[in-house]
Amino acid sequence: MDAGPTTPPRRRDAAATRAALLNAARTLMSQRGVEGTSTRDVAAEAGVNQALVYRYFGSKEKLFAEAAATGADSPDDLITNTPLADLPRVLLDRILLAAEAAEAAELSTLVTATNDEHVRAIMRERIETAFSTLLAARLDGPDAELRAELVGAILVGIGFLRHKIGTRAMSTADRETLGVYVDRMVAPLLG
Amino acid sequence: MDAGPTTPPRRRDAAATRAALLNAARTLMSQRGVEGTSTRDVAAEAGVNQALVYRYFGSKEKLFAEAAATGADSPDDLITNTPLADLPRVLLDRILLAAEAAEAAELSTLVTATNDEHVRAIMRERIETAFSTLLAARLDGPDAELRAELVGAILVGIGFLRHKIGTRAMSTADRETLGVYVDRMVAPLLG
DNA sequence: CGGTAAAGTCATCATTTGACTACTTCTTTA
DNA sequence: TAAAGAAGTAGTCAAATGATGACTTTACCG
Repeated sequence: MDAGPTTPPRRRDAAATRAALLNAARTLMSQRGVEGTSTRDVAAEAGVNQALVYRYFGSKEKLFAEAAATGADSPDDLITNTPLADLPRVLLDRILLAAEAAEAAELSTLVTATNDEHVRAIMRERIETAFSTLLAARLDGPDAELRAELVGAILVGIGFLRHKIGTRAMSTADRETLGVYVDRMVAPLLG
Repeated sequence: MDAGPTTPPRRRDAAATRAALLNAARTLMSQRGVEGTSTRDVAAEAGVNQALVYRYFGSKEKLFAEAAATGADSPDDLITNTPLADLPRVLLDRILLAAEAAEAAELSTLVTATNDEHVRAIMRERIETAFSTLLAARLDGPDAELRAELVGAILVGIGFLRHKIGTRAMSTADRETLGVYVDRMVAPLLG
């Protein structure tokens, strides 16, 4: 467990504290929303003093903005590089795994906590980059941008029903079955 | 303007006040979420004294629960009676009109304000009734329930991107164009 | 009328919350 | 090892919020 010269074993670690706050913010924000989460909640979840939110982020809003902006690694690479035919499954897998992953910072989850103007703007930008821009660029034919956003809409809707609302069939469906139907729905858009 | 015997022209009207509070609650809740809306906000929007929230509903939570439960007229009739082939368009129209309608109590809008456990449960029940039960009953073949919920997922996703996030193409797309693609996506599920 | 109950108002309480500051403790380094 | 600065703590303030109860106004009925 030698930390090496680049990572001295500090008991007080600003970077680690910052990261803990960001993780806690993402977790709670995706569960309860921005307004429903206090800085004290976040600090408690991170196991850290509440005042440190202000030391490291300046304000609650900036904390949540950074949490939203740096959450999941963006799907941009996937969308750019995955063969179109495989894309529905690959993106679906991301959505399905989002909840199981402790971070819970996936678009589909985070997006549901978005009653805050600033967080909403960040989400819009991420979605537009991934779908309206990158995916649309790979589509031929008319209405490429709209068709790309419809692919996003399906994924958001599935994530929403499965992780947030928890409807019967959607919550229990396995990856394979869901994949078959998502393929069929998305195919006419990519075609 | 004779109010008649059944509707005495009272300057003080409990029923009207109650209704005004419910409407205001729906409007603000769908915009800012439950936690982001105070009882004072609701009372002000309704043009009514804040204490009346407690006279008529007992608590903020009960006000929002009733607002969520009694909001939009449910799409159950549409889902039961519309020819399957027309259903995508008909449901899409409901989603598109939701934002323009002042009430803004449509599932697609309300659903996005749902970080409250109770409201979420109500939403789940409404969605399951409409899709997992009523629509599923009209579908042949395997996975009827899941396929029905996928129809719901598309609509929720579209409503979300259009009304809440406001992505470029989705916000500006006209009913006709959108209808074409929604038809193509939903067809494999209904078939 | 005049009394009564419903409808509505007002002031206020106890908490919570975002934010800030003064202070203590640890870690590094000269 | 001692100085200095970074990391962390504790306490507190002002505003906002859910909730309540005492009070006033209005409408109706005998």
